[in-house]
Amino acid sequence: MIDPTGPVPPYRQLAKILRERIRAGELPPGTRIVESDLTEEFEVARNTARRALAVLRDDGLIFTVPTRGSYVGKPPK
Amino acid sequence: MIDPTGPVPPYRQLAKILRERIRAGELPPGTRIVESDLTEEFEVARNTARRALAVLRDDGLIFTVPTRGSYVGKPPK
DNA sequence: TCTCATTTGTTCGTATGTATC
DNA sequence: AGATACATACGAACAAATGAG
Repeated sequence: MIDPTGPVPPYRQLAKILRERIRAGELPPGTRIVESDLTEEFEVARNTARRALAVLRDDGLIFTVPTRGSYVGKPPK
Repeated sequence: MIDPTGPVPPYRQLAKILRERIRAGELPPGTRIVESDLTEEFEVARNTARRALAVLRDDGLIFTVPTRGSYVGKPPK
């Protein structure tokens, strides 16, 4: 899935994949996303998975709860 | 005991120390090993102690019982 | 039965060192 | 030089299960 040799850095590739899954409804609001799951599924380092999630967070697509995980959707006010 | 500056990561150093103690009979079968004891004795983080125990578990030298601790020896079938 | 302490399991936050491009 | 990646580490917080009393 992730091509470490391409011009696009892995963390952005991963962010894109997740963004598309969210848009497609494959990851509906409320879905929990765990960093360690991403490292396994996409074979990237935790840092890389975190950076990808940071992108989605900046996009407002997910929110993260320390010690719990990240969730698809808008952060509860 | 543990040298955090060396080329060998602390979790492997700790795994080695424990492995040797087991082999030497200093930690006979049935001996209970608690993560928090390791963090104190070797001054490592709990996660580091856990990683060391994971190594020993993979080696089949110990088994772990959730909420109870790890024990030297083969897991009860 | 209930409550409490203990202990492992899980997970994020953050930092560092090394390597690669 | 800078951005990126991986491995590792420490810290913190919370969940869940067990066992003692």
